[in-house]
Amino acid sequence: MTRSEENYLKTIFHLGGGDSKSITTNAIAEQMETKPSSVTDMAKKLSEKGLVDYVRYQGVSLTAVGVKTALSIIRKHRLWEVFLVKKLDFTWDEVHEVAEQLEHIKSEKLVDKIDELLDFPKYDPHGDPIPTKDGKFQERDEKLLSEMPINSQGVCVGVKDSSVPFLKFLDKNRIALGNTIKVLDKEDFDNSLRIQMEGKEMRISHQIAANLYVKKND
Amino acid sequence: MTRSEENYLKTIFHLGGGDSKSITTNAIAEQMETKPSSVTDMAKKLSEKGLVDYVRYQGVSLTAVGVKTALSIIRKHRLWEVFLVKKLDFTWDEVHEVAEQLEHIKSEKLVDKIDELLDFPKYDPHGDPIPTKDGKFQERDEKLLSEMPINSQGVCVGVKDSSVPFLKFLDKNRIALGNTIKVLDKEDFDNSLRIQMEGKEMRISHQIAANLYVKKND
DNA sequence: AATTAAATTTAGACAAATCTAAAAATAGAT
DNA sequence: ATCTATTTTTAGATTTGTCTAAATTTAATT
Repeated sequence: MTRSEENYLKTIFHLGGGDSKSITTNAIAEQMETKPSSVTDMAKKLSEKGLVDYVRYQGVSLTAVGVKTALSIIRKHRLWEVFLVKKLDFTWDEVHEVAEQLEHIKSEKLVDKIDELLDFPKYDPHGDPIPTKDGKFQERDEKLLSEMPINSQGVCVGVKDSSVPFLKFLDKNRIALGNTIKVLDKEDFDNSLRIQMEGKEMRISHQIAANLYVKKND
Repeated sequence: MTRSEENYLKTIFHLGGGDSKSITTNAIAEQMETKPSSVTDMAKKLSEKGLVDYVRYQGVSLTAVGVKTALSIIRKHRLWEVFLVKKLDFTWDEVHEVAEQLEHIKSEKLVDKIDELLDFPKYDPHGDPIPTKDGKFQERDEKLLSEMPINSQGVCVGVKDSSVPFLKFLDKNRIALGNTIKVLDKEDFDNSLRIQMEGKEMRISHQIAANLYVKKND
């Protein structure tokens, strides 16, 4: 399994190709910042290896083996992210790039030992769930802050957008995972929110609210 | 800097090409288990990049920049080895293969933080010195056990051969770095030694003694 | 149903890193 | 100093992953 193959599987999974849903070559190309023709080539290759189902002009979806492989890479990526933050004091906006490299290290023992060292974490620094060794996903009952009704409360558990600028913005505004959130009011005009976060009242734009996952109370 | 380029620099350094000594393409090819013609190609490439001095038919040696680059890779390799042993309970015969991968991860912060986490180790699990961040080497006053005179004493500080079989052999015979060693007698016939290790008397072959580094007392 | 726009694939090319086989240079022996 | 054996390089081919440009298929519209 080459690094490139692994990256394709990961991308296809992130685009939803794990649920036997067909992902177009265009969508994959855009996500990976490559050309559709390159995706076609790789689709054939992965298909030959039994990792994806590929029908010409119809896009690709992951086979069971493909899903398993993708999950193992995602597992590694997220475990390394936790390691970088918890053990090496990286900030959550610094970890992605390095984890992109570390996720390709081939050593089952290494991953398992890192998992153990971290005491088997369930979520990465951005709140994304870490698949278990046997490829199980811990789905979480979370919704976007922008979809929470007025007066509902919850805890901030993840980010949808984990780009560096967004993460830095959150840091600057003292918005962190684990914070309690209550929706006080919604502004019809621009969909901005008035919220209480850790007791402090603040106003946030729809853009922000639509990229924060909250676990609702009760 | 590609992974392949890094591996060539590392190999040339290990073959002594850091002291403006010319290393033959054949020697490099043999060490890397590749063909001399491939080495020639890479020699040209590295020469163009100013990392090696290359004269046709005369072999290659590292430039100052080449040495610095090689040392930074070796530094990473050895720090990762320490990490694997100290933090993840790998045995010293398991670390090389994984470190060969980890040494190519590109993140200065990552290396520095690993260094810090390990409290700035000076030697790797096989007793090889870890270059400092600015490329300095801590040479050690060590000699091979096979060259120690009768009745001399010392501490086992490193292995010359760090192959898996040799390391496993040492484990099985309770020979570890840090052990005290005294040479009791040498057998002229086969150059085998009678030694006292950690108070216990034992006999070892020349083959073994010629691959153990000892720091002599006084 | 025919036409057109968009998406997708094919064909052919390229760069990196490797190989084989043949040619060239070096070094050792007489 | 010449010859020969060895080492080293060159030339051309291969594989992987990518690209561009052209051709094909699909989907949308009328």
